[in-house]
Amino acid sequence: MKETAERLMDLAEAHIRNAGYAGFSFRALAAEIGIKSASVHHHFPTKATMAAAVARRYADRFFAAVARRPNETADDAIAAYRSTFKAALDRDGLMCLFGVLGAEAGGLSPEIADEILSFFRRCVEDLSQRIGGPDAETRAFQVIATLEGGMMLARAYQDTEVFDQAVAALV
Amino acid sequence: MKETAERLMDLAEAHIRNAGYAGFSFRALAAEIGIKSASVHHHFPTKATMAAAVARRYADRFFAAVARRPNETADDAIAAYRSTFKAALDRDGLMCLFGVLGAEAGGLSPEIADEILSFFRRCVEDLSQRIGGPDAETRAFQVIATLEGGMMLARAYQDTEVFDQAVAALV
DNA sequence: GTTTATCTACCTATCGATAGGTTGATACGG
DNA sequence: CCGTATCAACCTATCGATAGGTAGATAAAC
Repeated sequence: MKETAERLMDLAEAHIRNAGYAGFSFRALAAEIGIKSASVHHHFPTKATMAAAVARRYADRFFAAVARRPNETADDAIAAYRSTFKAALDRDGLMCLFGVLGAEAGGLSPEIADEILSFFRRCVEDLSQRIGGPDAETRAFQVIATLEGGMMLARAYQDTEVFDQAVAALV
Repeated sequence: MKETAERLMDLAEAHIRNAGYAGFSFRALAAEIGIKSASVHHHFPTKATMAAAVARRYADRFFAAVARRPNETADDAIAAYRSTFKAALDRDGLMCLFGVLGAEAGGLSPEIADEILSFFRRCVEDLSQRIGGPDAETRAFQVIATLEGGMMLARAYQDTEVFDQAVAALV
């Protein structure tokens, strides 16, 4: 059996990616794995701390997945990001964690806002470095924006095909 | 003085665009205009009803603004959407209402989810009709996705310049 | 015997929502 | 002109539910 903290993070991630930061509560997570809400505080002192931890784990997994894909050319790099986003949408049927949190960033604690910013900075830095050339950063922003927006549209339509249409022109 | 219902909607819209659906409460809105939370129910029976009303008003204003811009060519049409998004970001410094709601759509009532879907459908329909050609719809999805994603990125960075970079390639 | 994980049992704050009453303006009937 | 009925707008007071969080006890593991 997976460790409790890990299972709590799994559930919290799913809830956030489905309904945002307000979409989960300690009580709900606890009930889903059969413990009491007070016990969740043993693993994560506050809700914001927990969300930040979930964000870090998500980012680590995301960049590991990107790194596992071919990245010889600039097109490879863009394709790597695109297929990583697509895999997240297909596998879980959920939004990108940072797409959700970024949209409601104005209401989140600085602790979480920092994680959001650092994720996107890392995306743009990595991607523009792999794209290269004078307009690399601009192109990187465009790619990330299209992927995040495409994912949001696919969720609104509840149709993953919409994502494919939105990002078709990227590579 | 503006009517109370109008002022409530103004405030609700600002809160949603800043922090999502959970980012406003009847109490907070009421306090901001100096009435009691119970009185808000006189104007909007439920929170979901109010959010749906705010969404409809936002959509109406949005499409009116788009329609006011030049739309001779396909490029005009894309530029019209881009500048309408850009104006919303510059004027208010806030997200697109539907970008926020779409991201957390999984946790919203069907009443609101319907408004979200109908907004994006209307965007894509209008835009692809004005673009024309065989790949018009695919292109429309791409444009909307990039605009929404670009707006989200600009908010995460707290830098409107990021929006311009993300959408630079659109026209 | 200390640490780890969980419990019971709370607390305070806030949420959306409801019931029932007050006020003041408007409209109507005699 | 006066009385009456109606209505919108807001009030006070309260509801039950839920939120995040805390304190202290318990039981097992190392």
